[in-house]
Amino acid sequence: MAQLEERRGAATTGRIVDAATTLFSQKGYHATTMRELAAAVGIKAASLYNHFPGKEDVLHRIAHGTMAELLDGGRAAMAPHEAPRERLAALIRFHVVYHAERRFQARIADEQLHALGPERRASVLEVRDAYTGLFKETLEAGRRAHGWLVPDASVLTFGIGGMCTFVDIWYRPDGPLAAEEIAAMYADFVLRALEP
Amino acid sequence: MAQLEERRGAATTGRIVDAATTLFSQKGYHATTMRELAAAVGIKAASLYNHFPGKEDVLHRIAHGTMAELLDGGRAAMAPHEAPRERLAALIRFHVVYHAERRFQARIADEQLHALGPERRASVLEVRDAYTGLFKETLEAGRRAHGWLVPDASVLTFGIGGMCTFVDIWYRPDGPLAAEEIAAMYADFVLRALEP
DNA sequence: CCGGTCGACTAACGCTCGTTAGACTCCCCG
DNA sequence: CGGGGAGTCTAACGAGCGTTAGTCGACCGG
Repeated sequence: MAQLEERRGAATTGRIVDAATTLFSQKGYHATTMRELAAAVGIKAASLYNHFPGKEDVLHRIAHGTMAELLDGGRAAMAPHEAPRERLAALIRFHVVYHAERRFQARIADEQLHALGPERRASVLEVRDAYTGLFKETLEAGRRAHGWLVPDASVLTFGIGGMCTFVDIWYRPDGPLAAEEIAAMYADFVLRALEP
Repeated sequence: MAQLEERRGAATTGRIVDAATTLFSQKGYHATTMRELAAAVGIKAASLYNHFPGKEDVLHRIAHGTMAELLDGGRAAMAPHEAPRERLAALIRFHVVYHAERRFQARIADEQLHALGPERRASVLEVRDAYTGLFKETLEAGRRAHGWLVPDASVLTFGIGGMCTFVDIWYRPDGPLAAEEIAAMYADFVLRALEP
């Protein structure tokens, strides 16, 4: 039954999500039309409605799915480590690599949320706040355990987050540095600034 | 003559720019309609065309003007200082304070450029690249003069820029910290990480 | 081999968009 | 006090939007 669905229509649904990810991230949600999205998939606009109730649902699927991946991936990256230093470094590295390699998704989840209605936006922000909490909690743990210089955990979370998220804007896969190299640079940079 | 123009129509032009700054930054360029913009100013949509040739010109005026202000302000902030340490700290503080206090403008110049046509976008990016260059040159000067840990000046410029720009997303004027306090935190953070 | 469902299609609806045309009002300059 | 231009308005245009209705073919389970 599940295999059946995958064989018939779910493959098209996935191609819609992929095409929408590219279009939304490069032109923006409002500037992308359903006819454009359909053409990128190779179908007609009306057929999109066999897969999604409406345009906004496509955006919500991408944004919410991306945030959920970030939260799960961030937790998984930190899990093997105990000390705040290694936990924060792992979290930063995961964040940077994800924002480099999945930068189209990441940009949608960051920039296009304003196009969602209140309830859908709230459902994405809920996951995002949980993810942001990973950074904040780790910073506070480091301050308690090792005297990290954290004058304000929220401000520093935003700062580190901004630095590492911005990667999704400027990173190019054919650039001179691999995502992991950039990730390591930022993790080192942050830890140097934090540790007394 | 100039005073005359200011008295008659230029005041309305300024109110259009102000209203568009709010609307574009909060809803996005494409989601803002000319009728909405006109209503915010207190006129009808057709009257906007007495002040701007078209919608895109309003966006370009805001984006280009903001970038020009950043470039001029950044140069002015650095000018009094000689040493890379003070020059970078002054640049960061200016950048953060500007992005906090003029966050609506700043967000437009950062996020809505994709809505501009190629030539208009290029004219904004030209100014932006010059501004980014201020950071990069200062980082390299610090590396040469004081052995700052700058493994890659471009990556670090993007990182510092992302950290300090993101302020325009989360800063609230009625929040617990003044813009100058946040600016000082970030300048200290960056210099701690850079200095050997 | 047949019935049903899934997913594609064509056609079109109602609406709103950015923009234009043209007339009117008001105020400054001579 | 009269002429002119700047700035507003109403009205409307054509285009394109998201979405819906209804039809048809193809494939899978029984």
